[in-house]
Amino acid sequence: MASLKELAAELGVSHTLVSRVLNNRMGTARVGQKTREAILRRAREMDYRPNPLAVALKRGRKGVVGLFIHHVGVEGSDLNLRFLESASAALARERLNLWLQFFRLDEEFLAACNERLTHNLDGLIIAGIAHPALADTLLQLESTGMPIVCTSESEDIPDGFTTIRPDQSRHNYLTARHLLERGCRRIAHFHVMDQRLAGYRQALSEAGVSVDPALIRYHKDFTAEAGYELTERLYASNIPFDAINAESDAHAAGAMRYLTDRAIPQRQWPKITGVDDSPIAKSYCIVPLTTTTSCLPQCAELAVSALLKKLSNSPTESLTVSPRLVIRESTVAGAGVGTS
Amino acid sequence: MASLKELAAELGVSHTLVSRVLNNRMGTARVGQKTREAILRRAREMDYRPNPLAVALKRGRKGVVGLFIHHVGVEGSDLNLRFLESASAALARERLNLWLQFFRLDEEFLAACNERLTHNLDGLIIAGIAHPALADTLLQLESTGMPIVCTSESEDIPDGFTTIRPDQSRHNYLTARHLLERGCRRIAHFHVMDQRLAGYRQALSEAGVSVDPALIRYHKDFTAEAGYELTERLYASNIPFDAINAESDAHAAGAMRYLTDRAIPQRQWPKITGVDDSPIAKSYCIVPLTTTTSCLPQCAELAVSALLKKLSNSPTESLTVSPRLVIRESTVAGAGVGTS
DNA sequence: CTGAAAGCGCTTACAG
DNA sequence: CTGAAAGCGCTTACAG
Repeated sequence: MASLKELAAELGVSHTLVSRVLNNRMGTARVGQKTREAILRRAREMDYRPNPLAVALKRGRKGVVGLFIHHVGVEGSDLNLRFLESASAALARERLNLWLQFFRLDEEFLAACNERLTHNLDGLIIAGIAHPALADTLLQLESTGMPIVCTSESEDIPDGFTTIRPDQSRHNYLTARHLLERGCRRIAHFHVMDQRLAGYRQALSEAGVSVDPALIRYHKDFTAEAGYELTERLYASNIPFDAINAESDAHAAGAMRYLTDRAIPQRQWPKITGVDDSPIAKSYCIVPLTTTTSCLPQCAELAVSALLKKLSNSPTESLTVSPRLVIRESTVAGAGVGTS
Repeated sequence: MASLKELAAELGVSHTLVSRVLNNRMGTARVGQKTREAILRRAREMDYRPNPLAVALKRGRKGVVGLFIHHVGVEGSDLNLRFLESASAALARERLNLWLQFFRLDEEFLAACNERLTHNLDGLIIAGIAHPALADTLLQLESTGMPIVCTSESEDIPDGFTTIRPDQSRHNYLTARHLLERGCRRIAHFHVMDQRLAGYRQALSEAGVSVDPALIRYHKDFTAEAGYELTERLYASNIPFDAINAESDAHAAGAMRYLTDRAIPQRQWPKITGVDDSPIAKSYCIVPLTTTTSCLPQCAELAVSALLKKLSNSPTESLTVSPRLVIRESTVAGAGVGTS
């Protein structure tokens, strides 16, 4: 509760001097060693903290960063929460407050942009851009001086932004390579996102295993239902396979549900891998799932750093974050017969 | 970007007058009808918005509400996220920024209290208090003038706080009553929280069904693993039962996993109910789960309203929110034999 | 070596 | 009917 003035009065100096000493910004001014130490000591004793409001007002800052989150994650995945937790901790360290907005619809997003954006925020972290039209609005906004950093799991962020994103191809590169190392040669791939498929292809190519197009199964969703359907069709097609390299943990969970429904004994299951290391992988898959870590927490940290750089007019660059492999039972057990 | 001064200059009046007209706080002052209208019109045209920083500084407010969340939810439940989403929307409506903190350890919580609390926040919304010692710290804090509103799923909030909480007994009252209506008479209950057990007891008592203590199974966790274990022991005990009235969706998911592992045909499954209507219930239970809605989103809204009341020194009272029943397949199918 | 003054954008007693 | 002035808590050119 102590103010600069009170502190100065106690010490018998001007609040001007106290401010300069505490901020270590003497400018043209000097200060005696003794006075300096007295100021620092007393400030500590009184647990003095500058009123962030006054500081921000003076500096022309708002002290608030907007965090705009597009609600695109599969339900039951805690990705959004993990991202948020990491972002809020990083911002708190910098004493920045949060203006949190969740979006499902583009209109909600645009409304928030118009209403609030240019006025009360120092900068903006965007998690996911659902629609290209939004990108134009944002680019325009950034050109007026609002610092923006984007982050996204999907490929929805166009060029022109500072973007922190996971290396998507690495996810399925790592899991596919792992399956190959475990001896699988007929690896089915559940495909949603092009980059993840590319990772799968790369792993096979490096191992000298040819890609059978019949093993690549497209679905628009990352859901458990999608995984269930794709598995069902895979068995129906009677193509031999010994592993499922899915693009999400939910896919994998769906695949396991199908296998269970069909009463296929677990020792005959194909090896299965997911992506994201979500709670689904650990607790809600019938067999604990081999998967890759989500990069989102790290992306959040890096996005905050990048935004801070922008705020101080330092140059920033877009970055890519790499996942790691997490090995569990789903690629250990199972004989990998995989035909019905 | 327009300031009060610019607006006043354009209109040829003092910024004082503009402020008073826009805030509709004339005090002893008067204003001519024409001037008044001119001010309002021009403000709208220029899309004038007061700088919230300056307003807060002047008013002695911070413009920031702390949202402290104890990380106690079961993984894979999106309760925390739903709570957060609801709370942030409600705060945004009031133009309040957020100081978001997640906690796992008491020390983290206490550190945040000391470091930041009294200085930079207008008020505090606490979601869950993990340890009674924290409550003392908070009560002391509130006695120094920091408005606090608590919210919690568990029974961890002591008296003395304004608390918005779900009616816990209602959860298992509703699900147990539903099971009774479906003809179940030997209803096992997976017990973690006393109030939920009380709801179960009440439903049975109202239906004139006596409670068999052997059917009440305690576990410390709400996890799927807990549900699995309890189901396993229930079958091992050879006691007849026709339904499982769990205290969480995860419990129910675990129970279904056990039934699946034991290869018990679904038509022989007991009827099963959960609590929370989480994604687990819809997508990750082997059979879609009958459950009750979580009250947390509504609690968040009410907590924000209560905090606003406190900020304006209006009286507030603690409130209870009631869940609703959501009926799905898990209480429709199944013959309910339930002995191994 | 140190301080008085201006100013960030507001609100609100007070004076006319 | 309207405005000049003080002040919220800071920072920073500027003057001594």
